Amino acid sequence: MVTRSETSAATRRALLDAAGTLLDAGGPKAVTLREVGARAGVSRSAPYRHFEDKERLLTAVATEAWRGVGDALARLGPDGDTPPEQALRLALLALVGIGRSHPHLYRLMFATPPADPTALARVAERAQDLFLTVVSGVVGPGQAKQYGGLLLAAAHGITGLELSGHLGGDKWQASAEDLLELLLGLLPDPR
Amino acid sequence: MVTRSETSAATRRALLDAAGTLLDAGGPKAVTLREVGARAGVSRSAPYRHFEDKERLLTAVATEAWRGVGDALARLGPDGDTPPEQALRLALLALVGIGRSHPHLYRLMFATPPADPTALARVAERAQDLFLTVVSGVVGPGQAKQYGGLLLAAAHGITGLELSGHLGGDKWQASAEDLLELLLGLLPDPR
DNA sequence: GCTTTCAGTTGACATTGTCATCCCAACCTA
DNA sequence: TAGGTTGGGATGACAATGTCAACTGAAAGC
Repeated sequence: MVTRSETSAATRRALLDAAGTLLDAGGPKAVTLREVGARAGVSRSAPYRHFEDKERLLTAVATEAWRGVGDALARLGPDGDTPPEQALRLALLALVGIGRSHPHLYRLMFATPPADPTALARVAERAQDLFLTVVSGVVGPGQAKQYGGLLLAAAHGITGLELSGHLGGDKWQASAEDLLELLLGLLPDPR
Repeated sequence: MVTRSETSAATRRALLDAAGTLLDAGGPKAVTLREVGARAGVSRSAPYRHFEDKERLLTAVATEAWRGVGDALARLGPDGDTPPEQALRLALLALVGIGRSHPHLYRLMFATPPADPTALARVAERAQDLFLTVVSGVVGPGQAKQYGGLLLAAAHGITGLELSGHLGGDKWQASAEDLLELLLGLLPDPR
């Protein structure tokens, strides 16, 4: 038999999937509650039983994306057999990769502050903590915090410029990969 | 006497000002054509005589912002009496400053690609060229392009993280200023 | 002086987020 | 097991909004 909580959870899942798919395909403008509901097999205002409003639905989508980033970073952790600098390189490239393959999702992830005790905040913080350990493997624990911030900002900025087309043309004559490599080369030795 | 082109130009100006004010105050959601028209003293669909649609109106607002950035960078040019590294520091801080004082405008500036021969493209390119000369004063013309891209990306990323609240908390223990300073310290000598 | 042009207005329409209300089957309790 | 309760879902309705078509009036051109 089908319990109520089962169908409810399934609907919630379907809503999140539909919202994510629509966002990926057509950007934020394509994410209408009516279409989300239709794809999830429910009606237009059914999402209100699972999310406070449209914004919270999008926040939940972003939360899942951050969780995915955290999982990916966990696989790059210091217990892996990847050398530290290579792990850091992969972590930074992963961010750029998300921006390239899911530009709208990427923008959503960095759209709104995770500065309060929400699910988004927790998941994003976990991802940042894991990133910090990766950085720590390269520049040492003492300098990890400051260089972690710089590395994250640089990768985020590179991704943002690429998404907005400001890296295009022959202006900078550098790809995202080139710029990341340049920055990695500037990092100090662990101290 | 009041010529038609005069009033037309004045209306266009008023529309741009109104849109900019609304954007600053309440974000993109607050920019409705009805309110823009009302503040400009015209009716809801008058903007369509000056801009193709709402998006083009916002693009025009972004274009003016980029022009302002270009003007600011021009005042930091090599003919000024500011030492090169200080000029670069000021240029980067200026970007962060715009993000802080006009977050919504800042996001708009980097929202859409200037990769075609529009007014936005020209103005943004001018600003980037001027930035390049500032960078050139620090690392030398030979390395200006690659480091320019990195510096712009870093400043943009720092601003983005600050706006989205990801720099908050004690996670990175570094302000935007700290991170910029850290990066400036890593730059090589002119070669 | 007459016609043309064009900025601006008004009416109308489709889309969309949101809420109030209703419905019904799963759930719980006596 | 019967009857009340609960909560997910559906539907109707509404206001806000972007956009277009038709209309108006005055400046511009002949």
